[in-house]
Amino acid sequence: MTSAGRQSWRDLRDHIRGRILDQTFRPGDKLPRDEDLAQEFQCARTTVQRAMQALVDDGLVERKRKGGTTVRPDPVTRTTLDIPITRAEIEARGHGYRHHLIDRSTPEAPATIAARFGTPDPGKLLRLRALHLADGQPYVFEDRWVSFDTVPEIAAVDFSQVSSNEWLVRNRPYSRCEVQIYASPCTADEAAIMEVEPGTAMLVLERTTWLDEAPITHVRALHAPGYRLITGEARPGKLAR
Amino acid sequence: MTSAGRQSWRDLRDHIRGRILDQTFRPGDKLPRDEDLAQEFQCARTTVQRAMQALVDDGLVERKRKGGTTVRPDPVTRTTLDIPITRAEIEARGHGYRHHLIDRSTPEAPATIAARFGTPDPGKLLRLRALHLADGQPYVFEDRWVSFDTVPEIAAVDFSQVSSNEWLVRNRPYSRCEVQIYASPCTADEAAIMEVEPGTAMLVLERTTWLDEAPITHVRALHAPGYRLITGEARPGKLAR
DNA sequence: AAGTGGTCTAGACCACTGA
DNA sequence: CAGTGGTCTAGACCACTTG
Repeated sequence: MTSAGRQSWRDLRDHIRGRILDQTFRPGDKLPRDEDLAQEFQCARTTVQRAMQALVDDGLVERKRKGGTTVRPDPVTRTTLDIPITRAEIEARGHGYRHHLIDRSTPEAPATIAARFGTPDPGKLLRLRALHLADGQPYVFEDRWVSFDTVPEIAAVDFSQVSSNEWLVRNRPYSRCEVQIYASPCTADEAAIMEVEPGTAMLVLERTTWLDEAPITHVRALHAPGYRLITGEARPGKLAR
Repeated sequence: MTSAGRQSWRDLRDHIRGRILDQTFRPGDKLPRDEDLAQEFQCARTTVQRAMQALVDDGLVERKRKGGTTVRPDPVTRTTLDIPITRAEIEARGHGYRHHLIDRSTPEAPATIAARFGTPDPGKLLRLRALHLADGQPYVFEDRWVSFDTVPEIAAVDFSQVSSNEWLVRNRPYSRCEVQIYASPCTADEAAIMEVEPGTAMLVLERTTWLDEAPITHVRALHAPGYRLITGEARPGKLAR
């Protein structure tokens, strides 16, 4: 049971993870106190902390003061999803990027949009509809609403030059983001824009972002058939684990 | 520019994040060395490390030894996606759960599955097709392949009692997981099982898991129309941030 | 070769939270 | 109120990476 002479929080993390994988520790079980683990592994408690923090991030264990560390009783498959700027994504695939502003208006905010922002009155909104193309083929159609109150500068931006997607991500980072992903049949309007048959199965990503409770933008992005979201691989910018 | 008397790595993280948000630090910019920040903030370098680690996890900055800390030049929208066990998900919505094993076989592994596992020969595989129902309505149809080599016990499990989904997640956690998400029109076969019209837009989640290079399972899960994947909100089991 | 982040230690005190 | 995790410190050494 005991182990000797290890080093690095990674080793400890892997050891504990191994004990969870091989069922030595089962869901709901309580793990030893940090201090006992530190003694067992001949390391400082800080190192145990570091290992535990990684396990918490992975969703494998839960920790509570006084309550100790327990294996999560409800296993989940946890992955990280990175959604790049559409232009960068297309160029990374080696395709030529182009985008096209379809229209720009300031209509009344529909109730659905207000609901997404979580406020009864989201204030005055700018609506932008745009198409991103990869090698001239429709790639993503986005229907976006931007808050004038939170992002007043938006009025002066020329979106025939920069896409609203890119401008916002680069200039107005968010503090909170909610994403919804679903499949939806293409409407006639959308089909005409995306150059597909009406009713075609499309992957839709809806993103809503806030800066400290203040709504920034809500966007519904329709992806061309064949598009796949991929998660879980190498995570650049993340600590090697 | 300087700030005094702060405390906690969270404050430092928020401060830096604020400087990135308000464009004091722009994408590609280099941040001060840890030691300088530590001095500026009157804290130990360890505390700076902790704050930086959080920013790396959030995808806001990159760090390299000798290269220093830089603001990521390619902003991404990073979210965490938790995929629960289907039974738990249905019950959490207040619906009654039932599942139904459609068939169980041991066919030759198609090339597509081998490719997903990343090995020319994934060994002998068990194929399971099952339907999960919420209040008697088709909810998820899963088409699963399980490696006999990696999971020999699978042969003895009675999947009319426990779903393969739940059995695997509970008994055979993985060390690596890759997820692909896309929209797909329902085939005639699938339509009959899911009780929808052929061609209906369905959200598909494909998951492949390994235990240290050894393939465990690959599953293609078709979700009923209306299903939405939601990310980004409260993350139980994750450090409060 | 030198600079910068990565990790570790030993000890201290704080902040929850369960008994 | 007592036990356990959370955070912080000051200092040390290591490991990468760039000039």
